Amino acid sequence: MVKLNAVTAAPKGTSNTQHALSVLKELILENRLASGSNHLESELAEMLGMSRTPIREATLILEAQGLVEVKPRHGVRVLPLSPGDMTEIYDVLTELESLSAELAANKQLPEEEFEVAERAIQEMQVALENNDLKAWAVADELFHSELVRLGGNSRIVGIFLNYSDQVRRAKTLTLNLRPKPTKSNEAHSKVLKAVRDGDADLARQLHRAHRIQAKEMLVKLLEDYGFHSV
Amino acid sequence: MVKLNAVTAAPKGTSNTQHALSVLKELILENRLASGSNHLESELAEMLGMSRTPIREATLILEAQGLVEVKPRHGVRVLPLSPGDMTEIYDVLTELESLSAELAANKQLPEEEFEVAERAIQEMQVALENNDLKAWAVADELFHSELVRLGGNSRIVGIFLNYSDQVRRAKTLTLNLRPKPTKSNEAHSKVLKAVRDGDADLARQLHRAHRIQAKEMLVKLLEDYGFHSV
DNA sequence: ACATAAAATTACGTATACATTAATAAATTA
DNA sequence: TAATTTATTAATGTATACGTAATTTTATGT
Repeated sequence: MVKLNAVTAAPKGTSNTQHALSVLKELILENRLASGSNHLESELAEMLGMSRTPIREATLILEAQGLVEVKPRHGVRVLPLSPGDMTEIYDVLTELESLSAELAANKQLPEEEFEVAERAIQEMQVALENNDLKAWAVADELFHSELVRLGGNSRIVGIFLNYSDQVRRAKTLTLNLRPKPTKSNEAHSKVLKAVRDGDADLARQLHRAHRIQAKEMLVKLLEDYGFHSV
Repeated sequence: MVKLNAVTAAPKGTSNTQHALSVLKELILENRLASGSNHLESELAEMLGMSRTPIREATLILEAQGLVEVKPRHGVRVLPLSPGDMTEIYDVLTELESLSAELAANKQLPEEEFEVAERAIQEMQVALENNDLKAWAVADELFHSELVRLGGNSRIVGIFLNYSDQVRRAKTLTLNLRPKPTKSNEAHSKVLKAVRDGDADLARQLHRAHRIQAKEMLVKLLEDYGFHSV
């Protein structure tokens, strides 16, 4: 068992439970705790340099968030994601983001509210020209989270953030395999325009189509490249 | 502080944490722990006859599920629901249930899969004739959960169950104030027929309309009767 | 009385101890 | 040897102890 250095940094003002939560989440999302692997409480406790109590609390929260499964005498298991799981999650995100687009369009938001989304689109454009897929993914994520934020439904924001986390492993893995996301950029612009124009139905419909396409692309990639679980 | 009898029954084979979780949830949903109220860990521990440890674990899970908020020196606070919160939750449920209807319709399910949903509709009919609103609500809930189950997306099922819990307080409270849900029954039948016929778009659209109407009715009720928080 | 400071209280966060029980290994028997 | 039972080990679930920090109370000075 490896003793962590980089991640075990001092827990500033936060509790050990919070610290364990963020460290464990990071380890999972960065694939440093392999999916499907089991980890005993005592192991994680030693790894993070704290007692089992905050580890237990953190893992229970992670379980409630759907990232791990706590199996009494087998440790916490990092939940793998199959293409089927990805389909489920993307289907949920598709609906909720599309609704967010609709809600945002209905709000007749002032121009300054679109600043971040606009910037995200520009960053995607630049990243695309530079062939910087990592930067593109960051900007893409920003655009989607902005859209959801503009919709103004805090429950959707919460679900979005949670699932974005869960999906990150798969996205990272397929980033270099996917075709250049040229059309994605156009789609985003159109959605944003519809939202700006207050055309709720169009915004919803455009975003839905965009999302469905993204889902099918990703799931196909996972299947084609034999990622039966991520 | 009251010592509970009925609910403190022995924790069979389950852990105290699980027991605390279900008891606390029940207390919250039945409004026996008033929304907005604060409860210290030690208080809940004494109430349920166990130490603080499993209470802490249970409240952390409840917090992750969105039912309470844990505020370090003020105890766990049962989250109140405003009409705005209800709108948010219903909007999410509307989308995800409608998608479930679509997914179910696309599956061409064998007739026996519709047994429970069919029974739910009949029970609603009977309950309506008997003016038994409580029974109607139970059957209504069953129908919706069946629809979601038939959609086959386990994430949606999870979200649905969680939000159904959260919304129960408000539903119970308004049950006797609402108009007789005659049209609801028709709507359910039509949705189920569309699902059976494999008409995904229609199923989706019908259910969406039904849901939006239910939302507007409930939110209006809450506002009209001055339930600014539940 | 009011504001401020000091002291006391108390709720929490965490480590630790320990009983319980599942998993594993060892031993026994057919 | 294979199957079954018994013993051993070890991970968990829970209670408890205790230091720490926030809150409340008391005391002090204006």
